[in-house]
Amino acid sequence: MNLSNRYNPAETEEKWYTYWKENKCFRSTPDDREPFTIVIPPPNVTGILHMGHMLNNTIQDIFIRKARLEGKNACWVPGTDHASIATEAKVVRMLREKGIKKSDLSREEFLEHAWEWTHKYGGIIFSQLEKLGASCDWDRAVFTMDEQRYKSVIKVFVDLYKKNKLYRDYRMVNWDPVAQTVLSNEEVIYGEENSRLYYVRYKVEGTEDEWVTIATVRPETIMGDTAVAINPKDERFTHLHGKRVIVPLVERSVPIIKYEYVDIEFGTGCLKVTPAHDPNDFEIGKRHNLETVDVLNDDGTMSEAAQFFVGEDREKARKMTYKELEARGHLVKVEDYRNNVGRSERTNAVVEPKLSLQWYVDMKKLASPALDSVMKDEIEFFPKKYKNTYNHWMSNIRDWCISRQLWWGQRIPAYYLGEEVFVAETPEEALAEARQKTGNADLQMSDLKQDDDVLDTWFSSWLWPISVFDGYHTREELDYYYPTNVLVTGWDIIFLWVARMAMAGYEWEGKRPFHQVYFTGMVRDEKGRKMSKQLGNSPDPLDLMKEYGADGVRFGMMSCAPAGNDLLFNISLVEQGRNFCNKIWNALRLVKSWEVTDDTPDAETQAVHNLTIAWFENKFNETVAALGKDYEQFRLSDVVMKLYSFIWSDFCSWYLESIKPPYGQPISKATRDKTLDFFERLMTLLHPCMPFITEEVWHQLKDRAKGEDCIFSTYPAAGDFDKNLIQNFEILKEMVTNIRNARNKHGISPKEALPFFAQRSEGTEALAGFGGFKETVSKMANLSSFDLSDGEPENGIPFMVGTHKFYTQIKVEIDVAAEKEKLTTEIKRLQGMQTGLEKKLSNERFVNNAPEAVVAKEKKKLADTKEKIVQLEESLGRLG
RNA sequence: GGGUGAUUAGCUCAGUUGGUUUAGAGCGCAUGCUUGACAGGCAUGAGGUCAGCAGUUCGAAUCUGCUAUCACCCA
Repeated sequence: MNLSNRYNPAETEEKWYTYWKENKCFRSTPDDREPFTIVIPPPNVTGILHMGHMLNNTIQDIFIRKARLEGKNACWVPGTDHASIATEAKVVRMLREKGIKKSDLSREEFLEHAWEWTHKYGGIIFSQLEKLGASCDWDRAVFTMDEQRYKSVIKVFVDLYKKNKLYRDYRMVNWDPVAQTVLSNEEVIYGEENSRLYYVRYKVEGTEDEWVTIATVRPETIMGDTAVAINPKDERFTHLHGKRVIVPLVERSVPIIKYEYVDIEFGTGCLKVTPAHDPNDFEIGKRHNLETVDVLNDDGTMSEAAQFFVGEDREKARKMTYKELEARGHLVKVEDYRNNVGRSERTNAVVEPKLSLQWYVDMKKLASPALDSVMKDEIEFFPKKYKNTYNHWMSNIRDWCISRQLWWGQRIPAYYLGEEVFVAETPEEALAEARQKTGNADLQMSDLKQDDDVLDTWFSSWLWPISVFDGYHTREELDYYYPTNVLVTGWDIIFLWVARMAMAGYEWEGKRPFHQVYFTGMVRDEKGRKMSKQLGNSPDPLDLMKEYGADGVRFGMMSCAPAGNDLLFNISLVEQGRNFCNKIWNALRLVKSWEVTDDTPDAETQAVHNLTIAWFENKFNETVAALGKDYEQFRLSDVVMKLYSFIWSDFCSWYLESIKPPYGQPISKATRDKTLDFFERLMTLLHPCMPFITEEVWHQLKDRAKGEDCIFSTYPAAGDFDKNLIQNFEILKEMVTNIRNARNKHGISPKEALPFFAQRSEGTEALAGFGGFKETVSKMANLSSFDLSDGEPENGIPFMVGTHKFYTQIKVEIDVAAEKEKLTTEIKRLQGMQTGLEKKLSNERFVNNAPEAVVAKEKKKLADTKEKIVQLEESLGRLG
């Protein structure tokens, strides 16, 4: 044997991933088996692995590997999305560093740079997923901008337009001044921020010294004011009805208008109205026919229309406006204030309300089947609580703005001829339509102008479960793999992605895209903060895996990931995972170190082996059944913890210790072989969670034929188990622990064998007669004898397991007073319990209403308690 | 403003449609250990009025209501 006493994950993980990959172990093609399909939530093409990915992909890998072990055709489709805003921003920055301005490039030139960038950084996250052990079918890797996916998106756009489920409209949108594009509502993240509330006075027109004061957090938009609104019920301002005020700085005369939604309590009760820069003001403006003065450029600087601070950024302009207002005597006061600020999910820029013409999907026309299926559990959500969230959003759904003012993405297939628009999959089709519509056969391609904008990235992602199988063009794979089995994703993208996929599934396939959705929690740091690059509170997953091994990290992630709750990432759990690997490794070393003999062992040893093997076989079956239930309910932290304690405690501390031969002595071949079988089955059970070490140990245990790998072994079926046998072994364990405790307390070395007695009773006679029981207790607790006794033996230190009384014989001075006190306390506690039980059992309503089994149990409890009290009182009496 | 969830050991969390004598686990803590696989280990132990109050019930950590604190989602 030549195995290091420390497990080395780096070497093993590298070796086995290469082996699996080279042998196409993750490959899936349609066949006769039942499929089990997962589509990966596509990470950004230029993204790198973070802790959220680790969690999410470990879970997916567990499901896929388990399905594979169960003989299903497991297919995990990997892919990336093009993340139009984020990627375009990165490419623009990279170009700027090289001294190239985006505005100097043509669309085609820019896209060349973007593709170059994509090819350079696009594969990084895949290789990182490999480190984690992800068993994706890499031959299937797809990208939202590759040819088939691009075509699918265009096809879908045209289809929706033809079905009148997509339209173009001019309205107030969320504008990202950094990316210079519109955002959908779901891409704006609101949060409370510190800002300041400025009180500014406007002079009433035609008066010398009469003013109205408004309060605003955005003084720089004053130049865009076209009215001041007051609540008609506000008696403070009745005298102002019908008057006008002069907007400061720009000296514009604007009307005072009556508007019942003005909050009398807020600020001064007077509201400045800026229709170009606030959605509510826009509505007021429409109703009162107000002028719209847009004081901002697309990049967030002040426009010519502002007249003041033209070209200055809005933040800087705010300060300049403040100074100017103060200088001219318009500033009344400034207060600190907390308000809700929307920021771009991708650039973190403060989002600007802006009027513009964009494309929208009419969501009301798509929502209904997708909502019903979730409410009826046709698509099943885990945890269930997300059904409410989903229901609320779907029932109040708003149209989806899908156009983006970017170049990196699928260009909108809309072609304009003056006011007319033609939507078609190709320019040729658009031209043909245009010719037909206008009756002008001479119309040329150059007469049509294609829309400059591209589509939202989510407009690619929502097709994912269909488009990864190229389902918009061919049926073969889709018919086999669709609907997919389970989608694993964070709850934060339930609207952005999950809901829309459900809609797309019903719209184009008439079927749910997945049977189940498992929402994972968010990974947070010890302080409960979401892990992010900005905060710098996220460990680098690659460093983690390097230090603790992928298996260790997987273990750590899963053991702190209860179903659907957010998890506080704790490095000590990863350490525990690494230690677990080491434990398994050393168990392997032990088993491999044994010399084997064909000789039959002595009767005692044989009895120990027989009982221990029988117990473990039954315990194994019990555990497999329990694991099955946990998997069904997505209780993966329970799965991992059960496997941990089953292997560490039951297998290593009890099973192996029990059958282990004394140093230098051989073990019988039958027992050794049985042990290898158990070990092998344990590795299969654990394989989904910790694939690398299990594959390694699997191969170390036995000589394997080519292709006989753990990844393709057979997941054990849950067999029957003998509860009584398991229960008796639990008593055995408790006895051993008690004996060890007695040794510990009295400073007796584990090497010194001790005499032991069981107080004769029906129960202890049965135990002593139970095959191998005495022998196994004797071995585990190092006893010199195990006898039944009718009275209390001399120097016997008593303990009880259930109602059974035992004595470890130790020749030591006993602290009589302390023992007496301990016994008295225990008797008192039991007497309290007895009283409670008697009261319960004399309550007719309990006896009549409770199920028979429960009543019987309580009766047994009472009898046992009484018995225990008798035994303890006897011991107490003996102490004098 | 509307909604969801949480509150259990020093810390992080389980507790599976209300009934397992004493509410579990890991980490941490304490004591002892060159125990011939493993100190990344072994053995043993100490830690809890299940946030508070009221109710339903024969029986509540578990169900209901209210209160407090916290987190998140939507507008």
